[in-house]
Amino acid sequence: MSELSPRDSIRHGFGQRRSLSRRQYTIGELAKIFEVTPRTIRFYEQEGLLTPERRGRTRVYHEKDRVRLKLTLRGKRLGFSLAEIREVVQLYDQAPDGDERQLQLLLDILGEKREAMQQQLEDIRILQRELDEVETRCRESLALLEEARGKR
Amino acid sequence: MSELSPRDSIRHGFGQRRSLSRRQYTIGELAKIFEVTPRTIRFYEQEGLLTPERRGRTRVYHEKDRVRLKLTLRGKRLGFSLAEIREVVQLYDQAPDGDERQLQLLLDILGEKREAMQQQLEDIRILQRELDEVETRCRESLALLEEARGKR
DNA sequence: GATCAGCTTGACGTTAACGTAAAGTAGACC
DNA sequence: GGTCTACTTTACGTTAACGTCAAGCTGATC
Repeated sequence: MSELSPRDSIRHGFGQRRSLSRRQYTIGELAKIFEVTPRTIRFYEQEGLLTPERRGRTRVYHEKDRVRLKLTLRGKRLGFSLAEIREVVQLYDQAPDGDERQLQLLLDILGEKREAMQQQLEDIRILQRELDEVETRCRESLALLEEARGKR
Repeated sequence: MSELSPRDSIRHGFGQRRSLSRRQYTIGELAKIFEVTPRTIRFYEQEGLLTPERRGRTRVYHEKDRVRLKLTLRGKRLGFSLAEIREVVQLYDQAPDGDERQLQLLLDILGEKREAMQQQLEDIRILQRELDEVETRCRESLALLEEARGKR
């Protein structure tokens, strides 16, 4: 249940019409699914990244929230700050009704993110080559040690 | 001079044998090249990522240091912590003379980093698709606005 | 020799992203 | 009705990665 793969469970009960959008979660469930603490999830809400429903005082999360959390954590893995992620996430579903200036601004931000990710791809390629080098040298050293032991 | 491309200047003076490894930098020069502050560079030294020569009290940086700084900043762009970067960087040139246990540990760490980067590649692909979606919707909205204005 | 730019150490400040502890509530079960 | 579990808010603590003075040294230049 670590949510590494993008398998959104679409399993239905027997004859039940359990629409995806009706599935709901407690904060603890969501925390377990994504292997974060409830504190983290509350913090993301405080930062405007999640807006769960309230039933009394307790939070109720829906698919929309789960998807957002997933997107947020993905962004984090890529080194984006919560502020940057919020920029995109907020626009993500507020987009269609913005005025022209808003939309243009969104396109600009998207462009920036795109550039950043392009840079990351480049960085990853370079780093992978460098890791390869280190690994090669490392294996050579090991081989030498093996050989020396053989002669002993 | 923003060091985005990997062009290591190999330009020679007229008849001068100016070996690459003899080129040296002050902290300010290095800071300008990579667009960071001297404070940052001193901090990286304090964290064991750089070990510049000392001439009196002042630091003198060589190619080796420049390469390390470059590697460090690349790591940062990929969201690695300085501690993680140090792990790799230190091993990077200390590797050949380690004992077997050390070398094995290095291989393990390399494996981890490799996995992390694989995950990042996946994340980037997904995020790029999502950005594409947002951009499409955004452009559609703009088109609608254009059209509406045409009819007015 | 004064001034200035660029270096130095030292120390405290700041921000992001949570951790953690305290104290209270609300429903499930025995 | 008591206990347990999982939730809640409030608030202070912590860590990483620097920023920001302050105060002093050092070599070049006017």
